[in-house]
Amino acid sequence: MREFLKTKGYKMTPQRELVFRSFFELGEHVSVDELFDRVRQIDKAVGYSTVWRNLKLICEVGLAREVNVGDGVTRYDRVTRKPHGHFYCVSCKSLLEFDLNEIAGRLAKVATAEKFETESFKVEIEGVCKSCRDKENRKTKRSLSESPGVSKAKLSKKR
Amino acid sequence: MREFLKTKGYKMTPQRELVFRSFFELGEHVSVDELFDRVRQIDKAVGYSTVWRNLKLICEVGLAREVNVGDGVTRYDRVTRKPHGHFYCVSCKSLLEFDLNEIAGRLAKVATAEKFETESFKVEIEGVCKSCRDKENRKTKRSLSESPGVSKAKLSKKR
DNA sequence: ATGGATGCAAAGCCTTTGCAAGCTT
DNA sequence: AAGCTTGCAAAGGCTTTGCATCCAT
Repeated sequence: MREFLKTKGYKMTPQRELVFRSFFELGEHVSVDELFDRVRQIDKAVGYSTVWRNLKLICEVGLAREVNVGDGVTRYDRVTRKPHGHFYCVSCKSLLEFDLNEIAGRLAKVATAEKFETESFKVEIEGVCKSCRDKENRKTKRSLSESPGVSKAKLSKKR
Repeated sequence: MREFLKTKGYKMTPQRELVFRSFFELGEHVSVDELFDRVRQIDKAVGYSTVWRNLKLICEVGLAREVNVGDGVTRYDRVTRKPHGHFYCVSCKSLLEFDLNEIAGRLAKVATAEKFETESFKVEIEGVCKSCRDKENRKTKRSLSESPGVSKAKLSKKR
């Protein structure tokens, strides 16, 4: 890794190593904040911008890419894994993955047809996951009009 | 339209009508700012938040949905048109559409398999469109190192 | 030594909201 | 009259950047 970065003109530092390591440990759809928290658990002296800049760096060297689900924060996803799409549950805000190998082929075909040079693609499905649906059903059965608007939970976004 | 909104408890106002009308005239992937500009061309007294809130309202009543390409602003897309994906050209920042009817079917299958209740889905391909690729090729041929970093245009985001 | 890296604080930007005043119904 | 809407300004929330200092090479 150190060597890899050196070839690109970057230096290795303890903070950078920690950020990289933490990112690859977490690995899936992390936000800057989440990564920051993780890093801080190990070294309380690391600054937010250091985490941010290194996360960007990870993207720049092609090891991660940004993904945008509808929750207002940019998330970062490893690229080393095989293509996958995301289920985003609007109720519990969880992110599930699904395989994209079939669909990827079709997308490639479409892109080719349009003379478009693909760098990356994203496939996202928004909806309600099974467990949330079950939960809602149970709740509805219990009381049909208990309190208004309980269906939309809100994602906590504290830093 | 007025009747439709009334059934949902909303009133019609001149501003609202203007925002709705403008949105449906523009129609494709508009941002709040763009819609705001358009509205302002007709009535300089309309406030930004009015446009914003009415755009949200359009989404709420199911006439539009948010789309996120990688340019940092939320865009809004009519839902009345048939399912389509987006090509996002990272060079010229343009957004092209492509048909999704084949892929939509497959996505539905995947969702069903995962017991996931789909509300909507997004398919986005990022890359370089034909005309930008041609442009870059020509430029490269003309001068291999004229000035650094001319390839990435920047989307104007002034309000 | 040197140029990249770090931390802190401060900007930037877009998105939301509080509130008083104005309009639909 | 009652309540939704509007406009303005201000607050939020996440993302970026300026800068002096520090550190890897």
